Amino acid sequence: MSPPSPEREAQHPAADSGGAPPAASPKIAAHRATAHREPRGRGRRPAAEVREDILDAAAVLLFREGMAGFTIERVAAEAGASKTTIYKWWPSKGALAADGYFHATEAELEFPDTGDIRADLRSQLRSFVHLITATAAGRLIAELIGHAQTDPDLAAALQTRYAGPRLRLAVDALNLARERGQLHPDINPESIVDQLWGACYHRLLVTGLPITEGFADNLLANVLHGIQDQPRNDV
Amino acid sequence: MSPPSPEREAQHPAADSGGAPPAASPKIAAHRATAHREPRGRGRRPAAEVREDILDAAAVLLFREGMAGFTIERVAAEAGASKTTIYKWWPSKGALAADGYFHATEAELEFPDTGDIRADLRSQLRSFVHLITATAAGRLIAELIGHAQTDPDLAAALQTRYAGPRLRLAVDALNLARERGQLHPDINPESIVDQLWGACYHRLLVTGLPITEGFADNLLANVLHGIQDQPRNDV
Amino acid sequence: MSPPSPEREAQHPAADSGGAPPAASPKIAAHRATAHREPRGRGRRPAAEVREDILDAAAVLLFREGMAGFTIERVAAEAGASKTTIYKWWPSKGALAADGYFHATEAELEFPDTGDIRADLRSQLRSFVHLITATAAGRLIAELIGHAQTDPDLAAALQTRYAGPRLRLAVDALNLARERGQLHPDINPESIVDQLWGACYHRLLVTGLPITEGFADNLLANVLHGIQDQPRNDV
Amino acid sequence: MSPPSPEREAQHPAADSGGAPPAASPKIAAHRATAHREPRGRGRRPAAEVREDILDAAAVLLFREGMAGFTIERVAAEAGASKTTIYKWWPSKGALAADGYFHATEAELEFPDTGDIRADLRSQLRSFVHLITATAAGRLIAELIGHAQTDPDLAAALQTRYAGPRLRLAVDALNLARERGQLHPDINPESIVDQLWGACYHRLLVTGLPITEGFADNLLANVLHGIQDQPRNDV
DNA sequence: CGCTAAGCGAGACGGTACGTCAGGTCTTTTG
DNA sequence: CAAAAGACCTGACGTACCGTCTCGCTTAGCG
Repeated sequence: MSPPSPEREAQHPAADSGGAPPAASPKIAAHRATAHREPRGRGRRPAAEVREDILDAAAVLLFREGMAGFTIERVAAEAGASKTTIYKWWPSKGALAADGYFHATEAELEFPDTGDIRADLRSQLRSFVHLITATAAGRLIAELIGHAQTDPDLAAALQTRYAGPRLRLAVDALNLARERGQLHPDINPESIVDQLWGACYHRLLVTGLPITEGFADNLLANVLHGIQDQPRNDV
Repeated sequence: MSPPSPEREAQHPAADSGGAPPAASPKIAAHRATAHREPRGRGRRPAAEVREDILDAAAVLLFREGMAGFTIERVAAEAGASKTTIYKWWPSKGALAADGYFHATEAELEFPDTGDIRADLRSQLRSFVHLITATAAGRLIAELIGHAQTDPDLAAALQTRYAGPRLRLAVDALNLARERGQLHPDINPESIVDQLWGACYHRLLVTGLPITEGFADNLLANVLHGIQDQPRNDV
Repeated sequence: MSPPSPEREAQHPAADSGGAPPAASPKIAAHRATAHREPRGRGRRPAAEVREDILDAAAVLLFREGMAGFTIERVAAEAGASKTTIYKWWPSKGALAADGYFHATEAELEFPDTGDIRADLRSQLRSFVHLITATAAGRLIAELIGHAQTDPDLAAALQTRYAGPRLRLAVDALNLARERGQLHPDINPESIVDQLWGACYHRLLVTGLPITEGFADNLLANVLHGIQDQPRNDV
Repeated sequence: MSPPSPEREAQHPAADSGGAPPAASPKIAAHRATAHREPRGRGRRPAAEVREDILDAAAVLLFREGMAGFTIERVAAEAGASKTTIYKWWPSKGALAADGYFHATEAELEFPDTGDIRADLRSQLRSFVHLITATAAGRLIAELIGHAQTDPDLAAALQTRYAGPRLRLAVDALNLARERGQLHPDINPESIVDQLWGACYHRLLVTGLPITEGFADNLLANVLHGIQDQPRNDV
């Protein structure tokens, strides 16, 4: 699930190390700075405008305090919206959190195919490692996935809008490589994604072991060449 | 993280299919049947007895309703204990849930070494797949891990008492196999655990894709022989 | 205040017993049966038609659920009108309720003067007792008066369209009787109305004691002859 | 119903005119001034103390804003209590308002029997007139009775603790007078109360006509001597 | 063996958030 | 272009749990 990282920060490995932190969406700050608090009576406001305010506030709150402290009540207060309106559009706190996250990050997914599947996987995996270790998104994604275990709405949103698309990109890349003869014809691409990105999530969510670029390289080596003691080509 | 499954039911692959469902701790039902509801005044009761009642009630509630609906208030009510007592011993709802879970399952961990690392991994992995797909423990573990993302107490408990021990067993087995020359000397055992059990958790927690024995075998094949298109020995 | 009862069903005492139940306005049911629910876009509709629908809906709702459950929102929904329209014509929920009540009951007030003030008062008073004890109007009037204590619009409407006219009729009758020499020349007619109808309201609104025809007769006897121990003519 | 006035202000007619306004319970202000706001953690507080705070706050709010603006939420806020606590003890807003009113006024009822029923009734009635016209209690009682029309809890409280006791006192006095031969043996004391105090309530709640001492005297004269044109003793 | 104090059960307390409902006010859309 | 439609914010509702704390008791443990 979710190979190509959200936020997108670096395509070629070299640029990875100095990647700028994605920050909780600069556009949010800008928007709120200009269009903030001009009390305008109690009547109707354009739906789109309200929706924007709510999502902005949700994102800000989410990045500021995480899922703990993320409350429909507080989102409403900070958005200058009413709870009623929020409940009209989002079925649960989780659904709102998901929308808020996506609204703030709006990752343009890419999984460039250079022809060298090993290099491409390495690049994507390292980007992902950077995202979940060096930016606020890491803890946030963990908390969203955590909450999704008891919030079906959030689970659905994450699978549809987050995990699904990223999985698809990686699977496509793997299939292409297989067709080029770079990978064994019997492979199951989804499983490989599970063994690369899933291994990272395992450390993020369960064991808490450190997630480094070396770790990512190691995962890749294992799955490419196997771990049995036999002649390898390279690493 | 957690290779040998809790509950442990079958060591050799053949026995897996007919494994008895682990059931939510028969000892609980027995205990509660006998020692249920004889109102006994408000004075002091032996700490051990009270503690037992609380853990039993926690486990029952946990298996009956999952983490949603698992409330300190309700545990107290069903245990005939007071909230004060619970707060005296457990720092958070998550800590209590973890203790309740372990109290009910009390897995005796084993990772038998037959000398054939491939068969041993296969057996252990299949047992784990069975646990998280065919028993109530699957959803429950997912919910516990989910809550652990925002509850440090629960996270600590899970890592210390659940993930840690299971990871250690598997790592030990892998190290043994390496020393026997069955695995490449450069391998990192923890990474391999991430790529086998972690891949299953990925599907359980994130993508929701099906987790089957075939999937487990596939994971194992990938990591043993690699996925690059080159001559393999066997599968 | 309100001597001559709304709905009015029987003028001469004898007919009282067999009075038909006033029913919550048959004309309403008829109207709603025909003009029900043909969604017709959002544009303009003849004001009169909309107004009629609203009043009908208000009356139906009022008689069905009382002032609790009587809501501008629900009236709008059941009338197929919008809240805007209602707020344009009625200043408050109470004003609408009052209008709805009068729309449904449309009492033709009468206080026939037979020349015998004692018989006339007795007849009117008994009719009023019947109205507030044997029909739905009793509870409703109580609730309207109740709400009027905190809703100036409703209070004004009730005094202008309900209490005022009825008070006037009774006062006129009493003045006529005084001019005929049947009553003491120093009397204050308004006070007498307070002591006859007001006494009934006291039981309806405050003490909850039973309101019977015997009670009405007793009120009349007291006020006609006094309660001091002295020779009376008759009762 | 409720002949002897709450707050009790004057027994003999002469003192009536200069009666001091009963003020919204001086003891409240005193209490709140001294024992206000020493934050003491979140745990339990003596029930009696909390109850006192709540009733004080309720009374203050009630006298300050009337039933409109009287909200459980605001009482809780001003009392420094929690809504939960209030809902634990009072079934509805009306019940709390009633308790708050009685807590603040704590009228010591008296209906002194001088042997002259006419003088006693006159005194009591004038006191009542003063109460409902010259003090804040008038509007408040009206609003409480108003709300009682749709709040059974409030209705019960008013009848039990307000209307009932006052009715009883007056009825007893009337019965005594009857036994002394001052009143006709056939009278129904409850009806007479309805015709004296009830007539005042009628003006207060329904017609809005002015309630003066002259009006009270007139009510008394009517009911004592009757209104038919016949020789009277005096007025 | 009797007294004391440790410590549990009970449950009320101040809070926070929930999800709902109605009141009024305003913009948009339609006839 | 006027009026109906309907979405908006506000504020209160009544409920559920949280974590804290007071109280009444019982029983264990000390004298």
